[in-house]
Amino acid sequence: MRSGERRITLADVAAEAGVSVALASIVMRGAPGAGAVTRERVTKVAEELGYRPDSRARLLRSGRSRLLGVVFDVRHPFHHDLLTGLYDAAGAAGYQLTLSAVTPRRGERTAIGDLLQDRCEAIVLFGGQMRTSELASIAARLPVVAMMRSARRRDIDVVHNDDALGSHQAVDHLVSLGHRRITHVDGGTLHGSAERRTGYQEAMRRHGLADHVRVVPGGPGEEDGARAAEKLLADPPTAVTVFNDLSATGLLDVLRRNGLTVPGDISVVGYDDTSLSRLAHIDLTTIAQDIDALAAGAIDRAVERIEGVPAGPRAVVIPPRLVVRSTTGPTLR
Amino acid sequence: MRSGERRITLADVAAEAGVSVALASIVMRGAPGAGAVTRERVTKVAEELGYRPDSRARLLRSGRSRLLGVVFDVRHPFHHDLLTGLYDAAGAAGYQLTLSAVTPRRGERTAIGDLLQDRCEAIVLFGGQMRTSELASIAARLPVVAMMRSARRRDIDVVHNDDALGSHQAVDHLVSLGHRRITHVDGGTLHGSAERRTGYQEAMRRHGLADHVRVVPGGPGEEDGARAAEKLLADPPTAVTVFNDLSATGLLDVLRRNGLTVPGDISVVGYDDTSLSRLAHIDLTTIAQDIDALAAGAIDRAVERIEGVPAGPRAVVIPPRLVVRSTTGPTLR
DNA sequence: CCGGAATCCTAGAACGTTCTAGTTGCCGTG
DNA sequence: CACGGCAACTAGAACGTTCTAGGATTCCGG
Repeated sequence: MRSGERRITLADVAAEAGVSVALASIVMRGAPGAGAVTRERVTKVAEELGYRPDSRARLLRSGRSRLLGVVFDVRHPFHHDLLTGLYDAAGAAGYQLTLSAVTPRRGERTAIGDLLQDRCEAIVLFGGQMRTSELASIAARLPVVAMMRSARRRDIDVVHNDDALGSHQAVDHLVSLGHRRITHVDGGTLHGSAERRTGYQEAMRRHGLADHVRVVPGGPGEEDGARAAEKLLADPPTAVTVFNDLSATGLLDVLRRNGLTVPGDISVVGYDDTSLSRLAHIDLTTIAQDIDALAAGAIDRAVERIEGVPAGPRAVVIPPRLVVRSTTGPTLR
Repeated sequence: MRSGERRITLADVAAEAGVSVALASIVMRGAPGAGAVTRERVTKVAEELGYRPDSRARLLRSGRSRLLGVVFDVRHPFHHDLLTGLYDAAGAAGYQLTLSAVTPRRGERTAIGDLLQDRCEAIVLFGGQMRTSELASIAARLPVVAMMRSARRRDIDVVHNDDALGSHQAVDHLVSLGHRRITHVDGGTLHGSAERRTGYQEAMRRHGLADHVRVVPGGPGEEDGARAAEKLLADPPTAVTVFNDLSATGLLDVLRRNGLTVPGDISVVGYDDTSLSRLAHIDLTTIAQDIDALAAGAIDRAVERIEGVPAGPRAVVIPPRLVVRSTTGPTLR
């Protein structure tokens, strides 16, 4: 409708309030150097006209954008939880977020490319498949913080959950319930998968259960968990730690269809504490990542790089915590 | 690392290639008015220097941003599916998307406010609780397309699924399986809820089943479905149509815990075809919204408003389709 | 009544692009 | 040879803001 009309600019506000553009700018920014009366009048006029600062022009001039680019994957439920935390942490640090999504038909490269044009001051990357070397070429231009993945380079900060510790917590919990024959369903080549697997192995050894170590190939999807469950059926252990919640869901389904009760015959622990695991009929014991700590860590690293403080740890590792629900119980065998 | 260095600008490219800034601009935009040789040389130099156009400056000057703002809710799985479709549709129309998320601690007003500063040319809103009058005040500034909600105003375009038709499809399907005692679990005050409810009622009447019309209060959450199921247990119908998939999941859980088999004793139809409904152990018969059609419709409306063509329908209503899975079957009673 | 500081305000450049209105050089034509 | 037309290119303004440098005005001590 009124989209044909010209946008209200600072010049309009200044003219209406009878001051210079520069002064109007001072008032709008809340910068010192304007009288109280004028300040109030300009503010009022701006309000009346419905003035909205043009962030592009502002950034163009001031050089700084106070904008952090975030690349997330629409398919990954955990990314959405993380976004919530990231908005809070960024706001607290005085930064805005600009989002770029990876979708089944829109790759990481496209998502990052869009962000680069947007003049954000750093990029926060959620997971992804991009090679570290490729990441490095972006890091040469602006700070890159990679979350939930590894990247062994001095110029890339990494913030992630302590996957090994999470596996330890899962195994400790199961052992405390009396389990000894505990199997791990693997995540394949995904980020975090190797750490969760070796964490499981270490924990088993620590409990003197080296003989019971058993790793079954799996993956991130429901069908991966289902396939793993079928392999387990021939000789089922009393407990399983699974790479993630979704895979655990698939596993649970197949186990139950084959007459096993959970947690009577077999206990199951997932990973991530996604909303799926919280559903009443799933009610999965799982390892929860500390979303707020992850988000705060990422923002912290990004801001430190932006503001040129090269101190602090290159990698931030956040301890997860065990969430006990109804898929784990004392062993009956 | 190199973040302290100045960003590469068009002036750098122009200087390096030995041409004017204006000509470099022409080449970068692919606009006519440059010789083939020069064109190639400038392109090569830009590549070498790693030049990235500054979208802010570009927009500032050219007035048009070719940017569409999207407000989505991180908690709503369906929104993520829709984002995928929207990126495609926007790309095809030559527009970029800028995302602003609603989170548990970040309201719609904030999300929209950020978008207004970003100079996008229209706003696409996913659902939300905002009052139509408030929406109208935004629509006075720039085109607003509301998806999955209603808004009876000439200045707001609306794109949504045909909720009534979806309910008809659900009822038709159940009737064709021999069901007569079909109950509807309501969505409360949410957008689409009233349409789905009256659609159910109409369909029942159309099949001469007016006497069997029964609506149980529910809501969007799993616990709402569970509560509704408990109410149904005293006198269970042979089939239920539920407001959405998540609610249906809660309902299914309670029904099964109370010894009812699905679809043996009772058939259940959800709504939305979320990834949840596709899980092997849920495998819910549901009504799928046509994501690509919804996305294309939204982009189409937005672009038409932006480009000042006031033709076309104000509201775009997309027919859904039934997806039969394992929670519906012939009635045995 | 003068000098100096503090307070409030303004003019004008700058940011990196695009756009308008040219200028230049060359070729073909009458 | 003058001239129009075209292709290739350029100078400089413009977009809406912020920032730097400085101009009034007032107040106060000496």
